[in-house]
Amino acid sequence: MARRDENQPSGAELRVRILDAARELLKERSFDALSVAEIITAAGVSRASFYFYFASKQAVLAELVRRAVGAGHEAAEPWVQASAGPRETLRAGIEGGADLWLSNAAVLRAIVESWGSDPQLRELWLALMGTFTDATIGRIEADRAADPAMAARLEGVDVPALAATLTWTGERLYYLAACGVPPFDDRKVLVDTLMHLWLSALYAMDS
Amino acid sequence: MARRDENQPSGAELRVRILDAARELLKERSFDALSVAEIITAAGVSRASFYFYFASKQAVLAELVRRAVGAGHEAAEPWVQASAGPRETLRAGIEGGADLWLSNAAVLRAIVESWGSDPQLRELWLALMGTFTDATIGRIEADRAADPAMAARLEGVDVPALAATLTWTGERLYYLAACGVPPFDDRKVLVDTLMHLWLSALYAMDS
DNA sequence: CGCCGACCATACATGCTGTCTGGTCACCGT
DNA sequence: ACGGTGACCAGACAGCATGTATGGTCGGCG
Repeated sequence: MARRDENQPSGAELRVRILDAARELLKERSFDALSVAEIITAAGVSRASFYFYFASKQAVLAELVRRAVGAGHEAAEPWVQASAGPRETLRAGIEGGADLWLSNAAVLRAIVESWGSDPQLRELWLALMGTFTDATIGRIEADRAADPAMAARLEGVDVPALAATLTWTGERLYYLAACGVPPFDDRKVLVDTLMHLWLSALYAMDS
Repeated sequence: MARRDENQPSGAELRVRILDAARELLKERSFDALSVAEIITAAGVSRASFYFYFASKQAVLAELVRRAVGAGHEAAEPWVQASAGPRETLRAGIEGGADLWLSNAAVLRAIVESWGSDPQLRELWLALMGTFTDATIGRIEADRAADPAMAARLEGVDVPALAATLTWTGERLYYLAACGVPPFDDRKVLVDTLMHLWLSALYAMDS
């Protein structure tokens, strides 16, 4: 039968309605407490149409995450291009991450809680964390090449592992903030603490 | 047809059978892919008995976690009592955490993946992280009082937030290791990276 | 005009949860 | 010896979820 995956904007309007409805519902219910029935009711779409456009509700979430993070990818751009000093670009990157999470809290929270139990979501999330880790590695290597003191400090350190650690720490803290878990629900505390961690781990700087 | 194996009057023996069966099954299936039917089949227990001892499978997991972490709590004891230098006790604590996760990987993985969607598990896990955070705060304050250089370095730092961050970073890395996500599936990499992070964030030491 | 693709309503098979009923056994006090 | 009680079992049940299948409606386009 007809397969029109990526139709033009005028094309698959129902697909967008489903995505929008799911995103709105995620602000109220957790992902696993969300049923397909609720989504199609909110979207005003039939069950058959839902399963025509998406293989499962996990596929809907995957699409929402791709859209959310795609928009936020540029936010971390300045950090990877070592155009300015580490402190300024680092803070910009951390603030960018906080903004990304703030404006997509429900969707990101959902995938963080679900990637452990769905292969498709797992692959997506690990890949996303991988791109952030790679960007961090690139930045560290660039700074290390330009700064002998930093090079000496990172002697014997597994940089990819450290970059991955910092990336995952960010994931966790942003997630806890989105959940309202103190003290990370206070944005200033969150950003300052991440700053301290990155600066001390990489540059031996105080915050 | 009903028989109650000629076992000794071990109070609630079925309860233990259920817990053991669930723990074994968690090594093969993820928690949410695990059904009550499977647990009671493996435990050789009726459905009614299951719901007599536990309100839900979440309650089983909560009990398993309490037992696992209860045994591991002593592992972190040396760290909280500042009996030796930070580097040695810190490494002992981190290794202890790795051991705890290694010997209870399935159970801990299950709760990490599930506390976001169950109030009871959430409260339990947040409380556990809280106790680790509190222990860390205590140790930091003790070291800070004894070491003027460290006190100066931590000037203006939100110590509780930093302690919580280090605790949650541990949670995340141990979890990723239990999931087999590289590079944390390599125990040496995991421990060394955590060491570097803690030492640089708290003591400005290289690893 | 008639076909076809997009869409809908509904029903279905399956699986899981949590509750309920009714029954079997062992033990314990009288 | 008898009847009660507690521990346990098998199985049925209602409710809800998912993913698929069936059949029908509507509008545009060749």
